[in-house]
Amino acid sequence: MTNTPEKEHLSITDFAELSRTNRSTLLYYDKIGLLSPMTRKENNYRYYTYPQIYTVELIRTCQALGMSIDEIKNLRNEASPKLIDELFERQIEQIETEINTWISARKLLTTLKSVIHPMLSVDEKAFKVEYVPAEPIVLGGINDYNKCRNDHAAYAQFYVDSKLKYPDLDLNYPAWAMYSEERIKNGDWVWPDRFYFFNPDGYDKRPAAHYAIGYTRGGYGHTGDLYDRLIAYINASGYEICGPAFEEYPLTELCYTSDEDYLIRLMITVRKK
Amino acid sequence: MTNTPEKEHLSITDFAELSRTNRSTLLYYDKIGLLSPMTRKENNYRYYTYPQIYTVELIRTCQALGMSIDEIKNLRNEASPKLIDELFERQIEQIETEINTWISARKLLTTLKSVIHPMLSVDEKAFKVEYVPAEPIVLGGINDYNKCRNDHAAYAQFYVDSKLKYPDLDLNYPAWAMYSEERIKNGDWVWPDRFYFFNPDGYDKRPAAHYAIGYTRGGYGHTGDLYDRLIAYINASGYEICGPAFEEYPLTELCYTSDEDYLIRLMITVRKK
DNA sequence: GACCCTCCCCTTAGGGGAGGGTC
DNA sequence: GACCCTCCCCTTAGGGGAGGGTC
Repeated sequence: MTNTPEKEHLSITDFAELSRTNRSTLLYYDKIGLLSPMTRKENNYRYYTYPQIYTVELIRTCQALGMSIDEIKNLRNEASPKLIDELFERQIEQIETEINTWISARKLLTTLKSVIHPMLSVDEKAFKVEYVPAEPIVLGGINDYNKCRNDHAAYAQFYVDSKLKYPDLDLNYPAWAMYSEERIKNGDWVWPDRFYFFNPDGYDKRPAAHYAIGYTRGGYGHTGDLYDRLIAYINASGYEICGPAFEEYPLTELCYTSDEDYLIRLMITVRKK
Repeated sequence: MTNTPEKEHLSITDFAELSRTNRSTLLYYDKIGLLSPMTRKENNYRYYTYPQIYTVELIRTCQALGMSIDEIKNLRNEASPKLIDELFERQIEQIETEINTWISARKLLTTLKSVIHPMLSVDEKAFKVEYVPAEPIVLGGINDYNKCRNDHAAYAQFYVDSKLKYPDLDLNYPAWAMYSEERIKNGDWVWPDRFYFFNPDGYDKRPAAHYAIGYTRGGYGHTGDLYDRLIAYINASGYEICGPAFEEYPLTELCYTSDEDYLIRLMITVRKK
């Protein structure tokens, strides 16, 4: 052989196939100066050499490590074992962040599923008393309606406060409303005492207790006569109220196009009279 | 109050603050029809209502689940508990894929670190014989230089074959070269017999054995007289060759800007004579 | 003076043409 | 006929102005 094999030139299509790359990608790499063909003939065609596949592999590996094209370009211009060692320290942090982000997403999804799924077959008409085990929640402070002009503003405040108190907590969990025992007994359920996130990482609890549970449909805050009816049911069944009430929207906003037919679940803490 | 509080209108800046969103984001959501202000006054100003914060929260939650803006828009137009249930099935798959991708990235990074780091303090001049435990690798078939015109082409073929054989394997690990015992003894180390990936998920092994180990610097395939010198060292030390040789580039392409000063490690299987 | 509006340009990493020359 | 070239337009999810009207 007169030509050493390493010097043989490959057209862009051949090189793309050899390096399992798209032609467009090679054109792009040439344009930004990340990987240019070894030579251009008089016809202006691009010709690559065999060893240039290792550069393609290198780019691919860097991308697999989560680096941007710009970072890879910089690396190509100025690389050394020590720089790589440092770069790896930064890269591992970025990767850990990504992993944690997606693990949070999975947890959120699992939680939402566990809340929504049972509602597909629930009997919305029936009232009942049931023992419900404790569930972790993130409980907000008592809403201050002197500062917040309405319950929506109090809700927004609850988000801000929670973020301050638990900066690392994912706040994408469903936020629901709590009414104190006194408020329920006084028939004053216009605006809730507190909000809470139904969040598996919460340090607070929706307590384990017997709850009288009823459902209705309505917009947010429009529970109609559900409170009256459920309280009547409690009394008629030989129970009495002995703790707070939880007003929940288990189908979350995800399940509706209209705002007016939310499924509302009311849970009032009770005991046998 | 004559106005019910829910109907109060909020300017775009106020609403952005309440919903902890960027103004630009709200402009964008309005433009694409994902979330438009409840009213526009004569001055053409955007006015939002309090309950619209729940839509912002909803969008944020969907994004946290990895959904695109387009998917969220579609969801808003046509949502139901059953559709959500199905959507969640697809979404969990996407999330699992993301998690696996980043866990692979972490594994790759950890492996590269473990290969590169010891090289920062190695004595490149010294030859030695050392027991090296087995390491998992992905071993390619015997290179066919009738089909592949040179070692680079064989290397590309090795990638394709490995992908076919192990479709799920990450091929971004360093690929190195193996020479059979016969080839080494015949002094024929121009082109390697096989390639292999240094991959912790490989089912093959670089065997546990005593290896004579030496280093040099050079471009790929330009090992100079390293083979001759290391074999001389083996003989002089009372050892003999009893297995394959492994030619490795432990600093990987990542650590260089030039192709000409790669660190090459040669490991030849030996035993006491 | 602070706030609002509507353009308009910019970012990542390429992918997919159209129109015209080359093997 | 198959391959190559250089434009040029397109995609995500907004961010950041400029220039001109409004509270």
